[in-house]
Amino acid sequence: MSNLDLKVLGQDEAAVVCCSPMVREPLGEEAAVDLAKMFKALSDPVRLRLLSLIASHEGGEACVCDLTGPFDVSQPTISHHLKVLREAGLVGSERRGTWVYYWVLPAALAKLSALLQAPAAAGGSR
Amino acid sequence: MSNLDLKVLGQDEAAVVCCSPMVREPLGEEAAVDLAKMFKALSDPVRLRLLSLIASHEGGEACVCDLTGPFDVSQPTISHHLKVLREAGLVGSERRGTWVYYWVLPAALAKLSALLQAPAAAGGSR
DNA sequence: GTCTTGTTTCGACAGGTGTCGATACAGGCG
DNA sequence: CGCCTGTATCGACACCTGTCGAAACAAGAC
Repeated sequence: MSNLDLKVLGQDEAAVVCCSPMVREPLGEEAAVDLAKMFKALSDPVRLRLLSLIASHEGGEACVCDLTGPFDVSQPTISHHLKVLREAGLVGSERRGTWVYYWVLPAALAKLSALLQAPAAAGGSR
Repeated sequence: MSNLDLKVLGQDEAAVVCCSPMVREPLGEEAAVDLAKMFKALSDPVRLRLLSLIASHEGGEACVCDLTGPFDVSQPTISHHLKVLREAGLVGSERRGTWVYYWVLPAALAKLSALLQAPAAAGGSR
């Protein structure tokens, strides 16, 4: 037996924090339902930009007041999108005095990123 | 081939293929629209499982006939989902004789994976 | 207390999405 | 040729989603 369970996954180890790449083995049904919710949260241009605005903001967090400016949509709509991101587990939020701050949850992004990792070298594409 | 293409890259290298992580700088509007389409294609459990079934299938490709079995939905619905994945640029397809084969396009997955890469170490969470 | 500003929730509406059965198309086989 | 099997398209339906304006809530300033 020795290294029976050893599984080679050396450099993918980090990915294994939660999920191995989806290209390695078929996704289970429940896992797919779960992951689909996260991807759905990312499936809107406004939310993608919100997420990247928050993540790239100084200090890693941004107040809602920083986020309404760059968009053409109304402020309630921004609030709605932030709620979607929050409920998908992609960002956290907290009220501090007058303002509400949002920050990304890196583990969630890392999880999705790992899942999508393609064995580009191995695949040889086609 | 030796290890010409071998490149350990996995991480940063793949990122550079197209996009740096979204956490580094705000996403442009057009880029966001484009990426949102890909994520939307991933935002359905059936499509996620389809993609992972195709990717993990022997030879890196699968015939539609291999893909209808594992699901509770009808064959036209599978066909519809495959079309969505194809139009999002996530898979390619080709008819060979009687059967139609699908394979994943690794570059597309790598692009999304790189985009989501969080500087976990730097972020310090929170 | 009242007022003001920042944020969320509510209701409503147009448009998009997942699913189905029925049907059409493509290609091999007799 | 006609038939059979694998796959895609069509039309219809219930449901979900993004957006808005109006209103409610939260916290500080006066």
